[in-house]
Order: sequence, then structure tokens, then C-alpha cells
Amino acid sequence: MSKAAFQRLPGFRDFVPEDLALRSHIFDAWRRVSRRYGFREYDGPPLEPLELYVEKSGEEIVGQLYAFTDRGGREVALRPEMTPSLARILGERSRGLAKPIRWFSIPQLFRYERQQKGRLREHFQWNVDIVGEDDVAADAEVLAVAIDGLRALGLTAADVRARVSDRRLLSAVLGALGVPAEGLPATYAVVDKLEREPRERSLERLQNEAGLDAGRAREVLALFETPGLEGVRERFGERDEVGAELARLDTYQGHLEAMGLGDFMTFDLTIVRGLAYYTGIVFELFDRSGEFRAICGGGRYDRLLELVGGEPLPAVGFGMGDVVLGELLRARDLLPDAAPSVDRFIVPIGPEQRALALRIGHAERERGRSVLYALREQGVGKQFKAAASAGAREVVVLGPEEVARGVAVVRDMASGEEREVSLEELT
RNA sequence: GUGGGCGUAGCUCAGUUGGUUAGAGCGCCAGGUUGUGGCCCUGGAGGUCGCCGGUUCAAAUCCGGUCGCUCACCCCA
Repeated sequence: MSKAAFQRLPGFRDFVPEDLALRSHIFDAWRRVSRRYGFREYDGPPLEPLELYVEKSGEEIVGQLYAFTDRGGREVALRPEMTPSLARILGERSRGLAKPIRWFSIPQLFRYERQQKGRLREHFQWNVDIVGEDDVAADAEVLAVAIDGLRALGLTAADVRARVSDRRLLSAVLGALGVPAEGLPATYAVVDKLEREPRERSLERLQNEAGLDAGRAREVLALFETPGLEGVRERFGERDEVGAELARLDTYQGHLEAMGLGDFMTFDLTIVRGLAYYTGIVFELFDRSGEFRAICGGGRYDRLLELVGGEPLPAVGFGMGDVVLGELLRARDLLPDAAPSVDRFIVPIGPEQRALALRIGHAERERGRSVLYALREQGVGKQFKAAASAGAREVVVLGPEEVARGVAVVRDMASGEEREVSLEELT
């Protein structure tokens, strides 16, 4: 079974037709929805300078890059995410583009890490970004695209939800609670894993790593015990800096509700996102059952373009991977039909009809029909079996008697009904 | 990087306390059926039992290592 010499690399996938059918199904939905929203597709190279990711994406990603030195002595990496490439591309040419820039891409991304459920060393990720617009409407638009991408695949508000937070709100509230600026990154890290760590451990880390005293640490944790923004609004809504953030999120929610997508989103301050470059609203999409990891994540990154040396432009976008999404579609019984099918299968009864079969087949193909026929002389029964397993909708039978009369028999494979069609019509 | 579970035909799996030619179903190929598919019947191909080593008269079976898959941790595009 295992010919050790030529095994697939761990964490990489083959896409036999049945598997490619799912991938194409997903890609088609992504492209359809992107275009519906007026986004244009772009791509970049899969290999980038290592430096593009160092300090732009944060340690987490850099530690698991597929990186090496090329023959020219350059430090390079297979792209682990698309956003830095987008920033690099726009850095060169954004000045000449009408704003806002609405671009999308479906890159194959790589990471060097042990694979597990929903996480391989390679995946495809739908990236959608709006660059050059800082209005919160752009944030709402981007989340709407992500949600519609899932809806286009048959998922509903009962299956998935977006959890939305805002780093500006979170830092304003933490500031109001007395968390010093230098303690924010460590506090974010604790908040990010609130769901996965016991309360005691979080309390400990807030004190040891973020430098909070026990009372403040407890207050911080209390903040996340009520879901949504109501607790924050009650306690800190009067403060100008917090009030302004809340007002913007209200507008955001209003936009999504106006689009009829309000059921898909909830505010959740525990959403932080690991990437270092996010600056504002951040969100993640999850399946409601909680059985899979995040399907999609994104947010606002207003400083990234200037960080890579481009025009300072605000930006907001998301990435949605094909692996977890595919698992979810499978679990919800939303897989596409991957069975083969062709329009017509042509069956010459004997060698005398072979040339005619080829002539009809080619004429039909010129008309855009998908056509198959046996590539060697076979009995009629054999040819019908081949037609059935190829998923032929109709079989065109060329027999000497009919051909002499200038007709062929066309059999509908589903109903079994047969009718005569003139050869003129077929050629 | 750490830990658990699992590797027998293309797929899903069976294989008694170690015992001689390793099985089934599905799929594939061929025939029954050189003017009609699905159903049925018959036959066939396909396996160094993941790999390497050890124990033994004898290993798919026991032991060690290794590779792979998988789940979790770490972390998270």
C-alpha cells in the first residue's frame, strides 16, 4: 500500500475528480459572490521574500513558515497568508487606482506545522479586501460578503454566526479599567483564550504577564462574563472614548441589519485575532454547533500598507479557508453531486458505423455538447454499460437499418424512451 | 515540538491461544449477452499484512524502532 518512495507530502492533498468537485463548488460560490459585490480577482506569487512576513504578521505565523534559502541566497517563504502580498502589490501601484479598491483572491497558502483536524500544511483561502475606505460601512460590507459566501453554499443563520469585536473598543475599555498600555498585548493574549483556559489560569496570567493587581484582573474577567456589548455600555458608555467606539459598532450592526444579515452576527469582545496588524473591528465566523474551528477571520488593518512602504491607506478584509468549510459542508450534507455526466454517448452497432459515429460526435462537440463513445470495437451491451457509468443522458444508436433510412435512434437513459432523429440533424 | 489511538486488496473491514496456499463485501476487468444500460449469474486481476529489525521451529498476530494517518496539546492564516 505504501510505496515509501513516492508518498504525498504530509499535510498536502490530492484532488481526484470527486474531491476537485467540492473544491470547484466552493470556489465557484466564492467567485460568484465576490463579483456580485463588485470585487475584481487578483493573484500574486506563491513564493515571497521571508522579510515580508517578519514583524508584519506576528511571531505566531513566522514560527511556522515554509521557508528556505533559494539558489540566489535569498531568504524566501511560501506565502502563509495573502494580506502582506496584497499590501506589497498595492504599495507599488495603489496611487493610480480609484478608491476604494475592491479586490479578491483565492490563493493557495502554506504553513509548516503538524496537521490536525481542519488544518493542513496547504489550503486555499478566499481573501476579500476593501482598501482606501475608513468608513464603518466598508467593515460591514466585507462581513456581508463573507456571510453571503457561506449562504451561497447553502449555510444559514442556523448553521453559522459571526462574532464581532473591535480592538479600539477593547483597548478603550481596558484603559478605563486601568490596564496600562504596555500590558495590552498580554491582556489580548489572555482574552483570546478565555474560552479555552480555566478562569484561575486567566487570572494568574493577567497578574503575571500583564502586570495587573488581583482586583483589576478580576474586573477585567468580569467584563467578559456578559455576552455582547451591554455590560460595557452600562459601565463605560458615558466615557467619550468608549461611547464613540460603541456608536460606530451600532452603525455597523445597523448596516448588517439593513441588509437582512443581522441574524448572522453577535458582538463578542473575546474575539481578538492573532495577527498583529489588525487595528479596528475584527471578526470570526463559526459554525453554531461549535464542532469546528473558525471558518473565517478578518478585520481592519489601517496601518499595514504604510508598514510595507506604500501609500497610507485604511483597509479591511477577511480570509476564509477551504478546509474547515469543506468539513462543515460535509457535516451539513451540502456536498455537490460529484457523479460524472455527459450529454450523449454514441453507439455504433458495428465497424461500418464507426466513421459516422466520429463524425456525429465531433459535430455535437462543436455545438458544445459533451460526447463520449467507446474507443475500440465493443458489443452493444458493453457500450451501453459504458454509457451508463459515464452518466450519459442520451445514447445515440447507429444501426445499419436506421442509417440506411437516414436516421439514428436516440435513447433517453433515465426514462428508457427511444425516438428517431434524422442524421442531418446530428451532423 | 509534546502526548494518545490506528496502519491487512482501490474502498470498508474480518482474520481464533503465534501454525503452513491471508479472506469477505463493494468497486474494477472479462464472460453469460456481437441491436440496448441499471438487476442477476460465473470467472479474473489486485496484498512483500506500512517499513526495518528482533524473539521463535513458525509472526498479519509478540517486542523494539521508524514512517504515515488521526485526535488532542502548543498555536492559529
